[in-house]
Amino acid sequence: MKPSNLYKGSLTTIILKLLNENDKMYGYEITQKVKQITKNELQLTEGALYPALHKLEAQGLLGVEVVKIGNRVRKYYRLTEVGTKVTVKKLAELESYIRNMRALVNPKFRDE
Amino acid sequence: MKPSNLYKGSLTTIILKLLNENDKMYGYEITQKVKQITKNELQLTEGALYPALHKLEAQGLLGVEVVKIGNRVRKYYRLTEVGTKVTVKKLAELESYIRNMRALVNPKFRDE
DNA sequence: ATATGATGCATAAGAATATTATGTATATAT
DNA sequence: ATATATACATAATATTCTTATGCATCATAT
Repeated sequence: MKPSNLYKGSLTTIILKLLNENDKMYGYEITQKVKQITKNELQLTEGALYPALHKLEAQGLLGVEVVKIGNRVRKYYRLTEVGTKVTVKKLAELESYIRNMRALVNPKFRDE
Repeated sequence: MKPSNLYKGSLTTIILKLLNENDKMYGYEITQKVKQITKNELQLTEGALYPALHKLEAQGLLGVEVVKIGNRVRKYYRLTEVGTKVTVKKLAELESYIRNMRALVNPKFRDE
């Protein structure tokens, strides 16, 4: 089964939620975590991930900390206070979206 | 509550599913159906809907039938055979996507 | 020793898909 | 008369993703 594409807007929510759960993470770690959790069904491409991280940082939702591991560089990201608030909002929006999509594609989830 | 934005890729699935369920529908009808089912939480903009319908038609997934209602024109769309097959595939993809998103944002939906 | 794959970052070109704004026109209710 | 609902459409713009590419380190198998 080939990895399915992301739906627009969901990447930000994924990043925020994983950081909310794990305190701090670096980019590559996030890609691996997503692979693991979704059993390779959903794959984050680096071309999407890194620009997204940079944007969240520019928006003040993430803070960054550069760490040298041997001769290699890792950039750890963590939620700021604002980032934590936005995360809560984004998660609620996702829940709402999923609920609506369920209702649309499955009549038995429609009420009245 | 302001209507939330669509996630990229979901519009096509919504259109296909509603047509699968309703035999034939016209554009405006689809916008109203979505409003009703999602209680205004999700709103299809015409700028997204009409190009999407045209594209699905060009791809051979929808057939179109122009009907005059008084002096007004309606364009009824219905699934072709190919469209029906693609609908099944798209619905499965959406289910998979929702499952993955649930696992990502809610640890209790992760197995092992 | 060296090739391969995994780790780790990044950006650019292009595609896809949505938002917003605008336009046209008819019908209906106040 | 005027506003709202019905019904189509497209253009400009924004956003976000895919794909391709690039650089560099480290571990491991040949």
